[in-house]
Amino acid sequence: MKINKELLKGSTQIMLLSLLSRGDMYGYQMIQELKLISGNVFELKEGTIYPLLHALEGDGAVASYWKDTSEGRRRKYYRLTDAGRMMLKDRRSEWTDYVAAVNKVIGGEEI
Amino acid sequence: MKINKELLKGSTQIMLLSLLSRGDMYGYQMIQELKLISGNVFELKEGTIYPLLHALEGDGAVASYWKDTSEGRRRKYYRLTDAGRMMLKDRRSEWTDYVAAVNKVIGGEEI
DNA sequence: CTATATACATAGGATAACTATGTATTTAGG
DNA sequence: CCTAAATACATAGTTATCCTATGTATATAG
Repeated sequence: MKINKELLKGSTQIMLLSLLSRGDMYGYQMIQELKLISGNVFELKEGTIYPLLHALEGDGAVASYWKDTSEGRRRKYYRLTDAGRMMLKDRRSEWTDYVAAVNKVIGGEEI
Repeated sequence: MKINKELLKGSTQIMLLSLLSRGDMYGYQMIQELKLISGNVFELKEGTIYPLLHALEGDGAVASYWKDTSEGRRRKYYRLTDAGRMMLKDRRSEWTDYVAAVNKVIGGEEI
């Protein structure tokens, strides 16, 4: 059994991969989407998300490409690769196991 | 809204507090209980749990007392204080919000 | 025309949990 | 009998994650 211990430290990776599974996005956009979808619970900083995306790209989970907007602004879009899709599937089951385990521990006492 | 960002990094504190809400326990025992209840998902190390218990005691969330067993072994028991009980209540609602937020993000895509 | 929002990037710092190591006692196995 | 493993505590040092701070550059609002 035994889940990845890194999961304990954070769940940002699985959320980024999930966002990209809905469609290609750029970093700044992902920060806003995360904030919106989570109802202001997650407000990732740029200093958090960009290095994370670079790491995911280094692992081959995502691929990036530049795109220019009509206003002259450049954006770096990220796309989920097949490897990333597999990674997401694994992380998802880890997440489920993890939450179930915590709930077993914290639910079942009389406060 | 916005939950405690430290929650992202781990949920050990809430689990230790929850264990103690069931009754007084000593550190080594809590490691075993956590492993048992979680179905081998959590196998906290001594290097993790002892400093954590010391920190919780420093915060006034738990109180400790030594007890000798009949075999001559000494054990340091921890008891949840009223402050700890309040802390547990807060952490519990944070945990619920946190899980709900992650699920909103990761559930709702087509893989 | 200046402040804010957008959009990228990285160096350095804080913190949580782990590894490694130490002490001491009890129990199980060869 | 004696050594290994389990019990029970403790802490120093390492690693990894996320944040803060800072930088560049363009577009938009007041």
